[in-house]
Amino acid sequence: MRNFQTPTPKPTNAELAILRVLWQRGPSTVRQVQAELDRADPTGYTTVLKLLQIMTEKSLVVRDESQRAHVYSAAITEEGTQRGLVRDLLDRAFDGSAGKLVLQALDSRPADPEELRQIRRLLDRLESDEDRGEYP
Amino acid sequence: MRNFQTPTPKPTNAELAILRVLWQRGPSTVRQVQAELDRADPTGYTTVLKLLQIMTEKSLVVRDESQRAHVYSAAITEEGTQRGLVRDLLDRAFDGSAGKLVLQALDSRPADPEELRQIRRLLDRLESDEDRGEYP
DNA sequence: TGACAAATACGAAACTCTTCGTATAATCAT
DNA sequence: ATGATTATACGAAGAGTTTCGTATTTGTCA
Repeated sequence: MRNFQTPTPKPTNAELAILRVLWQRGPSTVRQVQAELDRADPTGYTTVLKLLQIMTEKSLVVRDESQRAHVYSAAITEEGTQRGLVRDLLDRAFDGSAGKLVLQALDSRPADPEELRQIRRLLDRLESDEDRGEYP
Repeated sequence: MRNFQTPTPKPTNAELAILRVLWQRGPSTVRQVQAELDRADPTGYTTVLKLLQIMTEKSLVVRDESQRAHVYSAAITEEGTQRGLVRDLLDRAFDGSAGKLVLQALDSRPADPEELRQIRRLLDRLESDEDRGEYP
């Protein structure tokens, strides 16, 4: 049976920083996450521990307690989280218009050439869909 | 002389909602802003007033006190704010990669055909710049 | 076993954000 | 002028986030 509870909430800032470590490193102990965060920005051990405990309650991560040092894994995907954050920003600041956001993003940061090609392919798809009526 | 103080901080959620009203309506009284916010989401008068006072201190808005009912205007542009928010999201969730964000955005929300063309033009520019070394 | 090391659990402080009640001041009509 | 109305000013409560100190538990090894 699947998990049809309230959808996982939007991660806070500190939670997102932790998720990024988990996405990058894979399942990790508190110590490992803390070491990683600490280099970018000094962060205490119990701070990370507490956050991971809260995130476990929120089902943002899952905890494997079979070892003494619990091992945490992200319970939500990077793509899904990114999608949620983008949608949120779209609604809060761009009137829901993806186009405006895209233009701002491309304008303000160099994008990888391969990604540019990928975007172009997506545009091709979107523009042809549009001709034949969005939902054929 | 120009304004070289600490850069205006990132607006909070409620502040952004107010800014959007000001961008849309132009200079407005507290009452006008409140009326607009209230329809989307019931909001008390003094709540809006307090926020506008705080935003004045932060220099997110400017206040014209020449009338009894003070008139507030956005002190930061919509585009600049959007740019800041996009950059922030880029750094917090996308490893700074604009490409990933763009793909997510286009994937998750329909974009206006005119905007799609605009994006394509921007891509053209970006891809040719790239050939000749980014900064000719 | 007993002491040391290293982990988790818990609670509360410090901050920020948001909301709102109440006090005070300005304006207007009678 | 006085009272009714409508505005601003101010402070503080309540919620959420982040940080950290301290207590407790678990495991190791001499």
